[in-house]
Amino acid sequence: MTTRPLKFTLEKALPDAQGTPRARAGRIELQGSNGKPHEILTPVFMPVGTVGSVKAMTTEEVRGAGAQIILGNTYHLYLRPGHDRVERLGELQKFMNWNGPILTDSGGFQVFSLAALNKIDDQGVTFQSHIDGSSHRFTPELSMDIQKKLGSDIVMAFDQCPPYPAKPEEVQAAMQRTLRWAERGLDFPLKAHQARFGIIQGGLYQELRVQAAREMTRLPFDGFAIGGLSIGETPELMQKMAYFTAPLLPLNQPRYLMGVGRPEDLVEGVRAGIDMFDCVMPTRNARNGQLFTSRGKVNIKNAKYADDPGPLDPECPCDACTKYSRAYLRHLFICGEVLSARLNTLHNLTFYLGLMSQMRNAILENRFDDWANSFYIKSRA
RNA sequence: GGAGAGAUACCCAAGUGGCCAAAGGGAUCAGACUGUAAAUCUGACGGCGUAUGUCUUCGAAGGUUCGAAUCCUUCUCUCUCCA
Repeated sequence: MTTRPLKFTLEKALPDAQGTPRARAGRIELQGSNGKPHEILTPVFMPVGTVGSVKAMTTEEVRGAGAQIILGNTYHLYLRPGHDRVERLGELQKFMNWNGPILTDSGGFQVFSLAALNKIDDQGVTFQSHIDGSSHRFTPELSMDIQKKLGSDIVMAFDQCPPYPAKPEEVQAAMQRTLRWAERGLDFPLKAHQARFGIIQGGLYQELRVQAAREMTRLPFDGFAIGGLSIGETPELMQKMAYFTAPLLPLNQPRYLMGVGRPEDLVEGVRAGIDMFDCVMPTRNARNGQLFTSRGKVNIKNAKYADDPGPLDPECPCDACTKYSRAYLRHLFICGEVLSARLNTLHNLTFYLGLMSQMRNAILENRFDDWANSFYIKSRA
């Protein structure tokens, strides 16, 4: 085996009261395609660009907001425009004009979120397209092949995410299937620059998480993700399970909490020892008028902002905050203007990414707990 | 001047004797959104009340009826066509 496609350097890990290394700052180095290496400073939030677009943003704007890496989706890009076409057009990075690293989700989450359209067996998943109802079948091998052709830098193993709530037998079965699928995926050769992450399932059952982590971390992955959370359980349970699971993962490899979350979930995730996050929340909620600020959530459509000449978030450096008023942002939203989605998304991404950067600095400067305390005080003011 | 059509809640609009405080849109107000089937979805939307409820409404006034937004009479206003 030649050099690994991913190198993780743990710069700092702050111990908790029991001495367990928790909040971490690190650096991920990726080979990148075409000999263009990437570096990612962690903890990191990855904006979601499901169909090869972070909705409403150009990649320049996404970069400008502070994004280091973005996420694309196997299922969606397979259906449209097709992974072969993306490969022909120079792989996803070139296709969407993103000059940074890309992580692709495996389609596993769609098996869960589109469950009504799916039939799962040990070999794979048969599903109907949400677009035209046509029948398709995903296997771990096909998921790898699609992600290979998309040319992403981090390839997620094809997993099964059981719903919540689910019986322990079902969660265990999904967790074991995820393990078998992970092994099969590893047998499928990828491009040299592509790193692979395995996914820890196990729902809210600690013993299953322990077992999943033990088995999965035996496999030669470049990093590990905690999956199967934030699917309907309370945020408290989610945070608790993330806190429990994070230290089960190798200290010297990236840890990724999939699909999380709200700003406070990111803070608690970092506190737990997570390095990577992704979530549709900043982008989707932006389009729905919910903005995240240093002083908490702002529903910009609320009547109370109609005459508010002040900035959305006085601490935010983004264009939406420095060049426009709350009254104007509300007006744009009420009118359904495209610019509303653009400015709101720009802001939410800037806020999320700024949060991550603040957390990283706080960790490096040994003051994460203080920073977290002041974050909560401010956001509840 | 003649013939016809119409007036329903913030707006548009359904409803032609009881199941109507009145369909459906829109607007407005509020909420939700966690590996994106989401620029989506949910709720409220005459007044008061947490609510059973109760009070006031369908151009105006009067009438018929056990009961009227719905039927009758008069009036006011709007629109279309003909002169």
